[in-house]
Amino acid sequence: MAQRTTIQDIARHLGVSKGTVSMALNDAPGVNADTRQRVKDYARSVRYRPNKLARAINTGRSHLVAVLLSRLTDSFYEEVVQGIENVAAQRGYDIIVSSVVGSSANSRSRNADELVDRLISRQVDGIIGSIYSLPETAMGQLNEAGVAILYLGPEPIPEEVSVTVDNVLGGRLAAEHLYELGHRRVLFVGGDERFGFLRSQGAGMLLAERDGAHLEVRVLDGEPDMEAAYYAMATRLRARRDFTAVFCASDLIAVGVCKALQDAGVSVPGDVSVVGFDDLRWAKLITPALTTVHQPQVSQGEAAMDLLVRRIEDGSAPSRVLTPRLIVRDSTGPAPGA
Amino acid sequence: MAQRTTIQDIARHLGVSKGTVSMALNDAPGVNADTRQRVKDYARSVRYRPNKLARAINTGRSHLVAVLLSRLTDSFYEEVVQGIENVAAQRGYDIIVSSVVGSSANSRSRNADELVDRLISRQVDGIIGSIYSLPETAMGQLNEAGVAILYLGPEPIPEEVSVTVDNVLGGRLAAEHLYELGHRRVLFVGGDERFGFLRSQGAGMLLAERDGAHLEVRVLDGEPDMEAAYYAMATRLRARRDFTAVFCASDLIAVGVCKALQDAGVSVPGDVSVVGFDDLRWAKLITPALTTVHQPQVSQGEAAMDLLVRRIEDGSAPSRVLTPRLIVRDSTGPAPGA
DNA sequence: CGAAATCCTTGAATCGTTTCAAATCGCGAC
DNA sequence: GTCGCGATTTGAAACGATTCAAGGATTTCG
Repeated sequence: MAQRTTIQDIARHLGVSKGTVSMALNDAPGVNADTRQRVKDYARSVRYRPNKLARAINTGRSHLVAVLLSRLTDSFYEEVVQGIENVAAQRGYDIIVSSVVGSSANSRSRNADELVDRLISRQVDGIIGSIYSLPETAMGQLNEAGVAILYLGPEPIPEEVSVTVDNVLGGRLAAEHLYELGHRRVLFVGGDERFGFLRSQGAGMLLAERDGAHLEVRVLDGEPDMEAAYYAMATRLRARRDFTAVFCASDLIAVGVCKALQDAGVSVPGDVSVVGFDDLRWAKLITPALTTVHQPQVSQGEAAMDLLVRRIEDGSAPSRVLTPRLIVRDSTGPAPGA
Repeated sequence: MAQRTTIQDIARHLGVSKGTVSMALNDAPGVNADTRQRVKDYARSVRYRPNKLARAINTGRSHLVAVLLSRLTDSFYEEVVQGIENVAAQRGYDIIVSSVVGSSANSRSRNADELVDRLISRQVDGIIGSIYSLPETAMGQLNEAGVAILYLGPEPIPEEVSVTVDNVLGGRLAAEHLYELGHRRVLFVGGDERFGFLRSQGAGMLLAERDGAHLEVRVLDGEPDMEAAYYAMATRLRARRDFTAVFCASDLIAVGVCKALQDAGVSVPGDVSVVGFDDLRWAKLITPALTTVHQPQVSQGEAAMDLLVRRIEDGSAPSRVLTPRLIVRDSTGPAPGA
């Protein structure tokens, strides 16, 4: 394997000092225009590639940021990562991705400790993390080590830089759509984390403002996944079908809900309309194609990286709240008998 | 932001030299057992975290590998990345992810050049890339720079280390399943890249071995996506429906095919059975739940990272071919009238 | 013509490690 | 008491950059 060309080689070949070469290449002032050109030309001709490690070691900036997620294979965050990557590439940063896994709280925190060590060892300039991906102590350590932090989560955190989507508004949009289709009794199905709470709150608020409408909130126990949703819906149906629409805290939940309805012989959207949340890539592929609240995932990633870079380079940045949008597809229709 | 503790600090505090501390911490021979323990204890007590940049700069190993994909948001590769990450974390490596985008061949290659520069600048030890993600010249440059390369792709490449899934076998599995359900005239729908070719070949071979069976191959023009599949299927249906089963080169294609069939009033699997390929996460969510050839994506990632590490550390490693598996769900059934 | 100002360039120090030849130490053997 | 030897430790030289005080060369101005 060929030895890489270093700044030293260029200096020697051109008969100037390392310092001059460095300044010339970095467009630092105080270098003769002619010299600078000679250095740049030669550097280009030998395809000189600066060693970022060496640079990072004494500028203190690695131009490396980490993206921390609880699972890498979360359909939602994949698009976010794409957005992050877009901006990173353009601003000269690279991103390393890591998942924080662990079943027990214990192993979770041990893994988190190791992860923090790894990140600090690498001298990352910043991290983008969902709030729940790392325990608070870990975040504290990163902070202490001078690592900029950008939060992704359900709602802005005071004193911290974050990018969020307006979940309350999302809930309102869903509820408004259902109300206008004539639905008056709506069921909300979701987990008990803050995401679901805010979404149900938005829907509840809107319906409360309208006449004769009502939102029943049904909170899922445990992981808010498809299976939990299926079970909850099936159970609820056995009791009584006194609603004409279901608003789900996520698309995954919506799929479970739809299956339960269909298995019970309830037609979607003929008898009951269903609205999801997220607009995951496959939401349009299922039958019926899901009406859902779209989150601008790529934009979320782009905004996050943009703010993180500003935070790293300028020291501060404002948080941002993005706006969700309702996508009407085939899982919602007029309330029966309306 | 607090100054990080360095090896220097430890040396000063313990009254020994930097060299000793370094050797003690790295379990290098030639250090008194007692001294070593004192160093380690103190290091732990101040939560010393070695600076990997500094280390990398003179060992020549960054313990950083890059994963290159054409799009990060390819449902298929997301799981692969998860597998890569699992092994990486365990072996002390970090992974940086990058996408190689670009519409025109021109911009693609310019982007690729930039990417290569970035990777070499970071001194990555190796890369995992789908064959089509980087032009050959780029791979050459990386090779020259001493970067280990591991290929992911449709089939093994002579002289290179790769991890692949046996696509021919996958095709056979799908065809065999259909044959046993009584299907004799099968339509294959797929793109013209090597992936699709091998899969159709497998299916074709199997059916040729059986009596009275036939595979018609229909190649999609352009990107082999859902829309192309829908269009192709709709067109083909308008001509003649002389097949009872469709084998699709991917799950995405299968979705398009199902939609086209359903829109034409053809029941799946009542009139026509459909088999996909990949087993993407949402394959079980759609209606009907898709029968498909499962690729062990996480294992693929794990195998890839494992081999890459061996390649980096021991200099060589064997390629691996993984085995696909048929997952029977609801989109296939007995051939009508069989 | 000399002093001052301006512009470039140099060379050394630094960043946090690893690596390794040379120095030091302790100890048993003669 | 000295020599030799193995076990430790030291200190300096890398690694590939950046940064910056100091010096050299040229120009400008009185």
